[in-house]
Amino acid sequence: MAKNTYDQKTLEKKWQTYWKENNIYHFNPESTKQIYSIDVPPRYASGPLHAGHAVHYTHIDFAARYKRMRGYNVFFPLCFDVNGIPIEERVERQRNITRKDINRHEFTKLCSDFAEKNIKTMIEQFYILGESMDPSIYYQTDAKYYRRITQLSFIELYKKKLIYKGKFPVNWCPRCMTAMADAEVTYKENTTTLNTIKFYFKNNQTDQIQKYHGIGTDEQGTYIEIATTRPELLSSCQIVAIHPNDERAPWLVDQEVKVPLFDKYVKIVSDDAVDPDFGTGMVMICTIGDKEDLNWVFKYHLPLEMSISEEGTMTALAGKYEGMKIKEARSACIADLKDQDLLINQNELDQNVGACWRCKTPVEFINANQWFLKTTKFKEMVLKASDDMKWFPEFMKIRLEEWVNSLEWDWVISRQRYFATPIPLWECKDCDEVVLAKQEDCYVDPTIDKPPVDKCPKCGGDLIGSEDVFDTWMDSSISPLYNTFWHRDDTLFKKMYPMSLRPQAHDIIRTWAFYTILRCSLLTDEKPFENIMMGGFILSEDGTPMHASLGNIIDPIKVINEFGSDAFRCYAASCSLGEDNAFRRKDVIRGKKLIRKLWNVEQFIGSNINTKEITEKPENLTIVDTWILTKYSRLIKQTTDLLEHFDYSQAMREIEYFLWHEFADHYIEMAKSSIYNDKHVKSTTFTLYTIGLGILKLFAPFIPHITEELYQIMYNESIETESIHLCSWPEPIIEDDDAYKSGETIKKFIANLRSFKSEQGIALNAELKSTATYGPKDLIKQLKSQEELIKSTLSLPDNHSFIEGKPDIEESIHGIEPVYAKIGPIFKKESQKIAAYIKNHQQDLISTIKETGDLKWKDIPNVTAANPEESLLNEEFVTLKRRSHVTGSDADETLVNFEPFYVVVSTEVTTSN
RNA sequence: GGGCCAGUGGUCUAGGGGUUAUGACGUCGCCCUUACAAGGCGGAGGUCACCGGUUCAAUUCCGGUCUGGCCCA
Repeated sequence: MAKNTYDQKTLEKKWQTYWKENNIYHFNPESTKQIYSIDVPPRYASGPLHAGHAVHYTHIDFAARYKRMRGYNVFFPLCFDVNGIPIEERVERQRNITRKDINRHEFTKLCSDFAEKNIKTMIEQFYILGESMDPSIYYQTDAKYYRRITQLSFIELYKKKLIYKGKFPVNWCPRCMTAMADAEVTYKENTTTLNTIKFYFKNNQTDQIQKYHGIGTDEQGTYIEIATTRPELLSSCQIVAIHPNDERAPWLVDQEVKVPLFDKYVKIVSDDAVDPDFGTGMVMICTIGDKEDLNWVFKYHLPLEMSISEEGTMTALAGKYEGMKIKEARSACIADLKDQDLLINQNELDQNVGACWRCKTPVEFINANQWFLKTTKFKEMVLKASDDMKWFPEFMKIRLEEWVNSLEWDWVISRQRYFATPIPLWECKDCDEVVLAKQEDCYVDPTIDKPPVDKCPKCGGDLIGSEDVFDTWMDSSISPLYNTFWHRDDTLFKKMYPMSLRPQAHDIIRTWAFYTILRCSLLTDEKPFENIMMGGFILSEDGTPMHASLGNIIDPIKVINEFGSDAFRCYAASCSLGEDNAFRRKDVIRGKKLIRKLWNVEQFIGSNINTKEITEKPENLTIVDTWILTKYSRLIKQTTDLLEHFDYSQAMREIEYFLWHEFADHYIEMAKSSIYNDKHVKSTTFTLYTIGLGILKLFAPFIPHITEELYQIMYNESIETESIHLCSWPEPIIEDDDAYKSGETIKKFIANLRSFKSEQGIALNAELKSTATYGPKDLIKQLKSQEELIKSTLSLPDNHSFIEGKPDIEESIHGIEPVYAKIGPIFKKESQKIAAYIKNHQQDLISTIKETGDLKWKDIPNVTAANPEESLLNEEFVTLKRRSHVTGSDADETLVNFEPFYVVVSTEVTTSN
């Protein structure tokens, strides 16, 4: 049997080591068992796990452990996402360099080293969390074996003519001369000048228009006033916009105005994205000053004319300002505007500008050559695939649909970065011919490796290896292909694709989920997974998101050091799927208490029965044993159903409630009677063994360590499976509705009397002087059948008798209440009136009941009942409040009344009903 | 600005058309009981965010407002 105490920390470490050494979680590709494959999110290698990651991976672990016990060959890989800009950035910051300062390949080596260190830490963290990932199917996305699959997928898509090269605006630092991701743009406060300038109307205006603000007239004509901080962009002005609710909109929309300094007319449009309070409430849209402009460009299909070059100088579009630096051009424009009397005024303006995080130069947008994957024409395909999958929770699917339907342009898959998968192609210097890498040569790095042909096959020109790399999502969005051995093992691929489950967080539905569905569907003509499970966000304890800058990151390892992994996992289980959850320390504390309760219950079992042998189901089970086994069987059904729907929080609640408030509070208390009196040994032993082991199994996916410990100490010898996590999921044993009802009656009877003793300050094991229990015939029969057990559990005296009927009491009705749920559906609009009558005529109705022994519809005025003779009492349209008094002569006796029983108690009590 | 989600005792949370709303943590009172005082029993504590609508009946369904979260713009 179990030792008296346990050390959670030590036992967790012990079993983690045991599981690892014995490859308990091994995925066996040769097995004929049905596969359950999980498309685990490869954890990004930029730093250690925080509580949010820990909860997500723990949820995935629940699924893996549960499915393993259901008999599946579970595919649960340990994996990491390594490519990408955030890692580059951290390395640059750590070493205070830019990637252009050193050799490209030296730089990527530094990134790789940085990531490896984080991976090592995270693998350790996964073990400490009790994750059951299989290291034998390990991958990381920057490895050649993985990048090879990324490149092959690109080549196949290219051959399907789904890839093209085109121009697309990117964030650009004119000083560092590089494109950068949004993540690299920092924002800084600064003060700039807001210039209000004149845009003259093309056509003559009526005088009426003069009454509006922001419109003026001078000798040159009528004009609108437009405020801008970027007059140097005037040459690329494409459109002027005004809010549709603006009183001037009806006059202005569709008119044309002349762009100052440039001989060019632009149209006025109405758009609710305009801030009516900024400047004069009219804005000029240029291609392109900031990200906002980019939205307009796509919305109004504006030409992508660029007035700024990659070097940060003005282009030919800027006319006489061509070649000037941005700042020079701005000054020159302002000077010219003044000269030509086009500048109305200048004001100071505080603004937040995007800047290069390295050199703080304001970011510009540059229209650069990029590679694209055709996306917009496959919306239907993605939506269909998404419909074919089961979403948990289902509403998350709407987010994907919204996103897909709003897509306006194709996916830019190229990046001008270093630490990522190289785009496997070479381009001709002279004619733009593209030479793809041969599939059998991948993985290739075109910045190092030679092209498959020496010269351009078209014009004989020199071939230059692509220096572009892929967007990181290009790697991670083929994880289902990598996992199912696509291009590595056809047999396995056919067997494993689509995967069973994609778990992920809801913030990346529009990236990871979308890109994966898109790309896998394009490459295989089939959806990538059957089920998709969306985790919510874990917030800091005060409900704010965790951010390194706020210093509120919760380190799961610290929590585990204090409370243990199993306790942390209890918190994880308490997080409803798809919902945002603040970290709740008290749920960890609650978990710790639950673990202790489980330990104590198992210790009781272990000290009273022999768990080292399987106990066969006996011919006869007692009523309470049948009752608790029925409850247990229903619990299994319910829990199984909940776990099939990934509803961990509810499943955990059900199991916990059963353990604590049914099995421990009630059944064990009753079982003591049988055990201590040596009665019904076989029935009790079977029940304790079955539920003792079964409850451990139900808990095993959630709290794997303590369940393993108890299993190994108590049950392992009887079933000889090397780990509880390889045991089979429990099956329902028995369902007996009659015994269930009897058991519930007995339970309620005992619970009520125990509460009574507690209220009276009577020790629960002290004898309760009580002579009789009265109650309805059928219920008394049920109590009588378990007389011995009840008396023993409650320490009732031997002469306590169970009697049908009511004791010698006087009972008075002191209230009558309408049952809305009964009256409402039948009487509809009339029911308010009926309920009010019943409430307001209590005494009258009580008198009627006293006199006639019943209450009928005809006794209530103005009711149009189908049958006026129908009894309100028998049909339960009302409930009666009764009060009872002992009428006998025995002054010592008190009546304890709890529906529907009356217990005569002679112990001195301070209250009675 | 758009989509989705949430707003429930002091704090956190479950639920969901039927009038007495679940549980945890905390708090107060009682009890060392042959698994468990790291426990058991009991009590107090709530206009179920606000405003409308649908309904015989709304905390629950619908619409709007406010607040918070995620994504997108």
